[in-house]
Amino acid sequence: MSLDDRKLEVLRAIVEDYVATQEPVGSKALADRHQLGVSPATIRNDMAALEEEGLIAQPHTSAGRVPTDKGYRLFVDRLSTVKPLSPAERRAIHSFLHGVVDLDDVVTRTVRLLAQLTRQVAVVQYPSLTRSTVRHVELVPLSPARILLVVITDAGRVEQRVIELSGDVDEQLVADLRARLGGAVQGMEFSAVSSAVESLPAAFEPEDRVTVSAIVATLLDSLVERREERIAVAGTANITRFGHEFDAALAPLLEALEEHVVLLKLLGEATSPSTLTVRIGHENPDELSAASVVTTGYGPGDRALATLGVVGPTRMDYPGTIASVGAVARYVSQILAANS
Amino acid sequence: MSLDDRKLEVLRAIVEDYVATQEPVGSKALADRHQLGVSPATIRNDMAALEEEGLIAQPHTSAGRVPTDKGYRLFVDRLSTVKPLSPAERRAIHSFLHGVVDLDDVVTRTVRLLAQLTRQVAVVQYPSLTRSTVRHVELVPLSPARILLVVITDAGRVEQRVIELSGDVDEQLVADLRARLGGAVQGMEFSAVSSAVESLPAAFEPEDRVTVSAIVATLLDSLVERREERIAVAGTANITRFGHEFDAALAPLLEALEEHVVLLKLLGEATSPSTLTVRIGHENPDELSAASVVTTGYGPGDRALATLGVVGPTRMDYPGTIASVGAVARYVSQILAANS
DNA sequence: ATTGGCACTCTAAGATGTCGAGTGCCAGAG
DNA sequence: CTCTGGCACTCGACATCTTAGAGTGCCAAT
Repeated sequence: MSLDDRKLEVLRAIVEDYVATQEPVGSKALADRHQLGVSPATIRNDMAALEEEGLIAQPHTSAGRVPTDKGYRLFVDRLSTVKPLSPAERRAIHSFLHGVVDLDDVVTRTVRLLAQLTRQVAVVQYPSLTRSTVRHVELVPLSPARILLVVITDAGRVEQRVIELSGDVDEQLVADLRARLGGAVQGMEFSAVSSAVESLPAAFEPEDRVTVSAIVATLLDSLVERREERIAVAGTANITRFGHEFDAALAPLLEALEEHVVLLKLLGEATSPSTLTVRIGHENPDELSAASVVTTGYGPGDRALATLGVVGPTRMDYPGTIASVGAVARYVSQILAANS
Repeated sequence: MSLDDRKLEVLRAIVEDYVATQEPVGSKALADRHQLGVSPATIRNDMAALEEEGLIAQPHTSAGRVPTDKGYRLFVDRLSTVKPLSPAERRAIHSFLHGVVDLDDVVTRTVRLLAQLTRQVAVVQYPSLTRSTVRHVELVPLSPARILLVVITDAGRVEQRVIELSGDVDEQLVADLRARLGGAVQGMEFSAVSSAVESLPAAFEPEDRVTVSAIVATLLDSLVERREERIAVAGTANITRFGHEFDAALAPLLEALEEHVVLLKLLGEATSPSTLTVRIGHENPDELSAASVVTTGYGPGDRALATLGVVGPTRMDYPGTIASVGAVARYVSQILAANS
């Protein structure tokens, strides 16, 4: 039994109506609201077929139908067309992101913008640093055994780490190391820093090498090996709009949003970096199996340095959300490209 | 009509029972659960008096009594004794805050600890910088008309600001200014920086003074005049435990928690810096008029640099919460003192 | 001042009944 | 073979009613 065009059209109508009304939709309502050119009875037959395929389901025997995760999936993959943004939305994007300077500024404004546009929960990962270049390295002694390492990047971003040393260290040594470090890595891409500094310890007196190695190791750790971990979240209040299915699952959802580790994994899992991905219901990790997630990569030019997206109920306006996420990502990418 | 001791004892019993059960408490239940030595009928008379005074109220005619905000206030001020922390709680505090290095680390761990201890929403303000001293000032040209200003403090904290200049600026001038700035403010308390740099522009060529003034102004703005604005929040998921009174007020509450401006005002309003303050229900700004807030200052030694606290339902365990907030603040203050 | 008794009030929780939306199936028309 | 109208059936939503019980206020007695 294959699904002919009309059946798919019925599915589309069900998804659209359910998203709009948040109530199970019946055959009569469908016939009224859409010009399908057939009677409710026919639609009922089609619905039976769709249910057979697992694309829709009834909450209880005598109720209308609701799309299943599988139904949404088919809708997103084959039935939805890109919904162009409204002029008001375009204006919002422009005014929100106009006149940003700082990288942090870009991220915080973007996350708020996304939350407001989609009326859902927005999540933006801070751009990874692997493609940035080092503008300046600073070492500041805090106490005899503690040093503050500060790295300034060309994107106007500052990374800091406190290094705890096993023994006291000479101020002169620190100054010396700072000079050499600066000379070695200035203007260099983060990914290239690793090889540039590996020979550094050898240039120092044997008794200092342990200290130097520790500092170099921290530098590498914070810049290269440790994946960028910061995330901004906004629009948490919108979960109250997600509907009553979530009343029970509220606590786990809030926890997941606070636990940035989960979110990072979620954002990181996007299959292809610059394509837009939609994960529906059970396709997500358990904590979010009642939600859908729309993500996409962004970054200057075509290089996706990080991911942004929104989290919402499975019954979300997919075309609208996809359009917003895509547009914001493109616009932010332009800004980053212009500023780098 | 004055309130004799037994009436106050009845109030205490009502508060304690209501906090524990979250249900209106009646005269019979009170007589059973507490050794008041009188019959339910007598308690009823006392309750009538307490209601007369506006300390308790009935949700509806034939229900038990519930404390009013005024009732909680009296309970907190005069009836509650400090509840000592359990050994498990002490252990939690120690293990949570053991081995911190970074100031950011202290804050994020503290906020999580507080949320976990009190099972409510924890809020921690990052320590204000006015009492810190400047360890290092760095100026990094990002593009001809943009300069990154970085200030490193003795608390291991880094402040950054991008300065957008009206015209292009010479690299040599930047280097010169950096040297002079460093010489002028190094090791100085933030509050003293203002007077130390005001004469700086005069030392430069007239045509450079506009630029120099702009940079100096930004420095002052970010260090002195602008109050420290960052805040950490944790335990949002606990609002699901706040009870059904909050079901309707969830969205505003979540918005308030996300809108750090509101929180900052809240934390800043604490009357006396190092004393613990409790604000109950309507004593708070409108957004939080259904909640209570327990805050206290903290900082190295006895100087309160910032505020931390928790937000919970009016029917919270005040003695326990107060004890936890106080203990955490003291412990964190010790850590800060040891590290400075 | 305290107490037991008592009538009264009001909510929460079931029980019952009705309404209507929605379904599945079938026989007949195109 | 597909579509349609008709029809009996199911089941949740909602309104109404009843009951049980908790809690109260008041009063007369101690």
